[in-house]
This record gives sequence, structure tokens and C-alpha cells, in this order.
Amino acid sequence: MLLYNTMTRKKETFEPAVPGKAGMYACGITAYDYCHIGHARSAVFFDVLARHLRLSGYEVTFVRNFTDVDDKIIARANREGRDSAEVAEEFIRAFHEDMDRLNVLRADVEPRATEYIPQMIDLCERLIAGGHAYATPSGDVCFRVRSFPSYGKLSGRDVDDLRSGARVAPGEEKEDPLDFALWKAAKPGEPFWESPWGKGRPGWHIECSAMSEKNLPLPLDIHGGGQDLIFPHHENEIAQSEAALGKEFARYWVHNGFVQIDSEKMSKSLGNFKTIRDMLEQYQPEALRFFLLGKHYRSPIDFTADGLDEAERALKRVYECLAEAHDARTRASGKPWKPGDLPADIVAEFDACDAAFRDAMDDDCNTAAALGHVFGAVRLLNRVMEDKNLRDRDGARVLVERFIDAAARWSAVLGVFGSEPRGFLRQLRDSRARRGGLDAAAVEALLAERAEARARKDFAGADAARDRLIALGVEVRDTPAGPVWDIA
RNA sequence: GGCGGCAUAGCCAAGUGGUAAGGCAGAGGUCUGCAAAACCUCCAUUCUCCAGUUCAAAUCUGGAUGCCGCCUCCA
Repeated sequence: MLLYNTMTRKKETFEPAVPGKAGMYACGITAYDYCHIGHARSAVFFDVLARHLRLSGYEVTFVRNFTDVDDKIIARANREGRDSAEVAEEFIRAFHEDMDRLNVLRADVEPRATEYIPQMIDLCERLIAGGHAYATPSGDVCFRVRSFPSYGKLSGRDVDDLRSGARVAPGEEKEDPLDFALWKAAKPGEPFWESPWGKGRPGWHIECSAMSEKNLPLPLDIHGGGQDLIFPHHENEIAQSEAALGKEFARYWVHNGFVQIDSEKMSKSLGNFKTIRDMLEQYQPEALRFFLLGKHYRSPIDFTADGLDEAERALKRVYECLAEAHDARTRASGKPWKPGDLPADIVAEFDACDAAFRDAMDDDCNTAAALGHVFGAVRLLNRVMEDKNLRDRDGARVLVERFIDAAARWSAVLGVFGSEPRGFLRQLRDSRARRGGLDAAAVEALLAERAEARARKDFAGADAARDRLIALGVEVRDTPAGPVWDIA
């Protein structure tokens, strides 16, 4: 497959270090608050990438870490009079709850920074021994950026340009303003670990270097995260790991784009973020996931209510079709299919959609294009099911089976379309009804009134009931199995 | 100031040299007691603008304009 590599700024053919195996490391969250939609996008994308690689035959080892010791966690713990480990634990649990709902699979290894303190200390010592780091009088350990000549290669930065913007804060003990902390001396009230430099705790960047080194063979095949991690986080990881190891740290650097609100980055610092759990009170998790997959992962995506509503409608179209397909298959057990194949061009068109789906995923995980091909298949199946001359043929049965089978494969990669269709449609309707503040009792009463009128062939009365339902935003659909209702 | 990204119909959006996927909305039709869903047809001679390369450009090059991101914690 092709994968865009931030290092080379090009799509490249993905060739792991060991053929058939793929080691993936994605930077996870700092556990100090509930996750927002931006975290969801990153998690959903790397989940899809891991799923796609697996289904393409790679033996994938996916590592996603938790940062469970950090300034922000400590700040929150102190503010709430709690232990920082307890705070981290709470939000790691919340992360798992949110991700489970979004159908993001657990990573194979989910290391926490505090479990790797000895490895981080060891890495610091190796860097000091190699002349790439130094301890300061107060017990910090800093990376000597100037000792690593290719610093800036990932983010396209020039050390001299960076220097003009950097400044040394008064009282800092860095040799150079560009140098960054690998290990921080503990301040009063902070969690700490014993180290050769006294009581302290790890800096952020060293965590990922240590955790990736211990959990995956280096070089990593894929290292990823949000685009904001390119600089300085990933640049610093490269410097640390490559300076310590003397070899390449990661082969493919993959970064997802941001979620925006009103064309501005959604972030905690801007205060314009929406948490996953807040959104899931209003929308089905699958609608959010579908929405995120509707745009290419490297482009920014604007998060809007309209966008989610559209995702719901699109999802509904696919599930209506899946429900039809399931019904057709079930009905077939009681009613024999007639002999006869479908026209060859219809079968060929289905094959083309299925192949195009895979090609799109192979092309840098182009989920938006892949979804387009799902709709191609949906329309094709609807057309056959609609055609009185075709729908009872044995060839139609075969197509229905193949469609259901293909949908299961698409679902396995994308993590959507995998629910039981009728159940999903009911949940979708109910969540939309709840969002619209619909009076369920009033709807039920009008539905009953209309059913009675229809039974009497009192169509004027039935239409009057329908009009009042429409006024409530409800539309009624008469099916062979009886009337069903939905939100217009 | 330094570095980078993006600009496609009313809206969302795919598309890295060969003549504009898909979804939503809209118009007409089939079906239906009426509807809805579904299906069929239509809906960008054109891809922010200007130059250039090429037989051929939304796609490559240069320039302009606009929006966004990184350079400080951040998915």
C-alpha cells in the first residue's frame, strides 16, 4: 500500500523492515482530562490503519502509550487535592470507555510512562555517555540539540532559524536555548523517582523513545500521531533515539490532520473543544465515526452539527440497504429463488466497487474515496432489489450474499456498518427523536389513530393524522410488515 | 519573522498529466389510496485568480489573493 511519509513529504510504498510484519507506535493521550473529538479522530484513524494492515495480511503489533506523569496531570491532582496517579487512572479509564463506544480496538500494548522509568533513566545515561546530553546542577538532564546534526529533518526546520525564536528563561541552566529536558528534577509536591541525578521525573519526549524501544523492534515501521506532534515531540524523539542507537528510529512517519471548529483548531488551549462523551449524548457513536472517516485523514475536518446530521443520513442509506439485503436472504428460506443469473455487467460492476474499495484503502488509507465505493455498491444492490425481473433470480441471491459478505469486510476495516441493521436504524431514529425533543406518547397516539382510520379505509382521516405527524417532524412509511415511522 | 498545508457545484467531499467519484439538498419521472423509501433522468464545458510547461493540467512550474497549522502544552 501507499502511505504518506511526513519525513519525505511523499506517498511511498509501505515496506516494513521485516516483510509481513508491521510495528506501529502511536502517541496516545496525556491522561488529565476527557478526550475531545480531535483525540477521537486520531484514535479512529490509527485504528483504521492497523485494521487495514492486518486485513491486508500483515502481522501488526500496535503500541499506543499513555502519558500518566506530566505537568498537567500534576496540576489537576494538586488542584483537586488528589494523587496524580489516581487522576491518570481516572482518565485512562474514561479513554477506554470512549474508545470502546467508538469501536476503536485496543492496541496490542498500551504502556504507561510510569512503568518505564528505569528504561528512561537508562536512555538518559546512554545519551550522557555519548555526549548528547548533560545533567545540570539542579538535577535536570537536557538533550544537547547541537550534538545531533540532522535535528529538524522531520519538521523541515533549521536549527539556526529555531534559535532566533527561542529564548533562555532567566535562571535556566541550559547550554543552549534549543536544548530540551529529558529528565526534570522534582519540585515540592510532585511525584518523583530516584535517579542518578536525584529525585525527579521524566520529560515528555523521552517517554515515547523508551516505550517504543522496549515494546517494538527498531526501527519502528510506523510512528504516528496528530500533526501538532511533529514539532517538537517527534523531532525530539528522533534526536533522542537516533543519537542513542546510532540508527534510524522510524521508517514511516504518519500524522493525522486536526478537527476544527469554525475553521479553527479544536484544542484545550483554545477552549473550543467538544468532548467525545458530550457528543455521544446526542449522536450515535457510529455517526461520529462515519463523520470522521468522510474526509481524508491528513486534511483538516470542520466539526459541525450539519456534518454529523449528514453522516447520519448517509449511514441510514447504507443500513436501509443492508436491512433489505438481510430481509431478502431470510425471506429466501421460505420462498425458492428462480433459476437464472444476473446480467454480467451488474456482477462486474459489483466486483469493480469491491476492488475500488480496497484500492482506495491501499492509497494512503483514503477512507473518503472508499466510502464512495460503498455507496456505489449500495445503489447497485438497490437497483437489483427494485427490479421485478431480477430480484427473484438465483443470481440476485448470490449478489445479496456477496453484498452482505463485502459489507462485513468493509466494516472490519472501517469500524462502521457492523451493527445489526434494523436495530441500528431504530437506535438512530430514537436518538434523533430525543435530540428533537419529540413527544413519544403523542407520536404513538397519532400512529394508532392513523392505523384505525386506514383499517376503516377512511383515508381522509388517515391523512389528517399523517399531517399532524408531519407537523411533529415525523414521517410514516407503510411497509408490507406494517407502518413504521422515522424522523423526517 | 521562519517553516508547512489547503482553496473542487447550494453544502460536505474524492480526485498528482488524459478530459470532474460519492453523499446531502434541489427539479422531473416510476412505484404508492396518499406518502415515504427505493429506482431512473437532470443538476460544475469546469476545479480561487493570472501567467507558463505540455499534444493534453483540477492535477506540474512561477506569481497573486484568501484561509489554516507549526515554531510554547496540545491528537
